Amino acid sequence: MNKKVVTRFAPSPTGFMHIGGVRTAIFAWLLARKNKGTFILRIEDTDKDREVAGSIEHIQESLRWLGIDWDYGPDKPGDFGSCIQSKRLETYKKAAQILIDKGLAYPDPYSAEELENFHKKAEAEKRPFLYRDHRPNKFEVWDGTKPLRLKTPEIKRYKWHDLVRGDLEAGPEALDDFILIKSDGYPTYNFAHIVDDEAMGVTHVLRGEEFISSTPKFLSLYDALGWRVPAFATLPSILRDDRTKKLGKRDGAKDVLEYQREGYLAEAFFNYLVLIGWNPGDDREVMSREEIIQAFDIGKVQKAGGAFDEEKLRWMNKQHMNRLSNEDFLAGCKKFVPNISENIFDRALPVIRDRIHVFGEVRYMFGREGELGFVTEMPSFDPAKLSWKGESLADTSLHIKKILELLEPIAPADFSADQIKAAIWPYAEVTGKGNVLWPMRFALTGRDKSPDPFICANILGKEETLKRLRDAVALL
RNA sequence: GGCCCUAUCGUCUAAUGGUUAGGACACGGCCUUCUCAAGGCUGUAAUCCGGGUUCGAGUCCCGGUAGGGUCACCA
Repeated sequence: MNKKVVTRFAPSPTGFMHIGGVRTAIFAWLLARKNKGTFILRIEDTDKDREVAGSIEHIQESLRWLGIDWDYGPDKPGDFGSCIQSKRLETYKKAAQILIDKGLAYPDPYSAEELENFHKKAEAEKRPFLYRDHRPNKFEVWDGTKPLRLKTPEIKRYKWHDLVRGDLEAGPEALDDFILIKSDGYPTYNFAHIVDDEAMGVTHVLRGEEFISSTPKFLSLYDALGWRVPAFATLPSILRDDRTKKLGKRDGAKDVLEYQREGYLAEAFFNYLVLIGWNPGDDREVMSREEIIQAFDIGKVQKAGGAFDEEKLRWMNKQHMNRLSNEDFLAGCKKFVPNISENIFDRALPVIRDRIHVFGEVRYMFGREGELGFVTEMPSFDPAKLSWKGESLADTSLHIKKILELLEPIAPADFSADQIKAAIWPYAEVTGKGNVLWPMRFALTGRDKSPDPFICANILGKEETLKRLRDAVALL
């Protein structure tokens, strides 16, 4: 009989959510959803100096965008109380009292200067500093004004199992009498997260590898409290694209909502991120959120860190955009170019669907240099460029006049790319495709690069197409 | 420095001890109506090094090397 899986994502509200944080949230959420368990969003705001206003809302907004829902969170307390640590101070005090009563917690009697001297001395002697070397023989009564430390119950080698890394262990050097409650009354992360995980029934703790080396300390605290130890899963880091370092804010790790603003699909972003450090065990890469939940297996998570590759994210986004209906695709585009007329948009849609990887790019398509820029603005150009590879200007002029002749009879309502092509194609085939198609396209767009001439004509409409062709003839 | 972790194409990754070491991104080539994209096909490209175990090692063991993490009244 397996106990219900309970996981949590526990960020501190110190600014925006970056890629690494979100990926941790995704894995914890997937493990819970895969097992029909519970996912908790807990806010670890025990360092009031580092707190950034608005972070809690921002974190929630980021997770909501990605479709990561929580069963308990800052807005949804549980039987265990609030999911915001600063509102749970009584819980930590109670746990601290248990340790004090057992003789396993004591107030730190030293001043900051004394402590600093201990550090210096250890450094001078070239040995690692351990607070427990200075543990007082007799514990004072804790009045709440001094830091409260754990009396490490047993100095020994700890071994434990990690769902990702396998069997891990560390020697007694990793153990020390760490601080449980700071002199300002707030608990440390080391203490608070364990108390909360117990109170909230967390069964699986997923976090980054920076916590591996403090795991023995956590284990000693579980021992001291006599609590059960949850399963641990250490996630690999997301690296900078040069692979030298963990991706951090200084390296351009963006606010995840920045990707939303650029027009990435949440499902694509989620899909790409989950593939850094995990795979479904087969060749599938483009997957829906539902497919990913089905396939998710914490045992298939990588041990080594992986680099974040924005190129592949773009590709992934395009794959997900391809799956969208025209209506949804159009809605995604319109946010970025609200002033383009509905008609043009509908006709240009196939071209746009082909070319952009991210919705935000639709802005550049209609810009001066963009591939659809000709729709809104016909640039001036050198008439000589109307000729295809050495064809004379006189012949080019004839070709364009012929095109005008061929297009004239088509009714404006029938002015589709197929109809236009059908009208022009036979002539182009006998005359030389380049000789006809290049000048036609150039006369319509005034630029070297664009979609094919039939589509361009269709997008412009009959009236504008004929006008531009006549203008070109006039130049020759 | 102590302790700990990691190591397959440039990148993300696959491979019950037996495969020509597979896929994807990127890159190159070709094709697909003129250009540019998109798409299709295709090519280049990897088991960090050295020992051992084994008929056989990317896979197991040992030792190096390289990279990373951590040693806070931060999380």
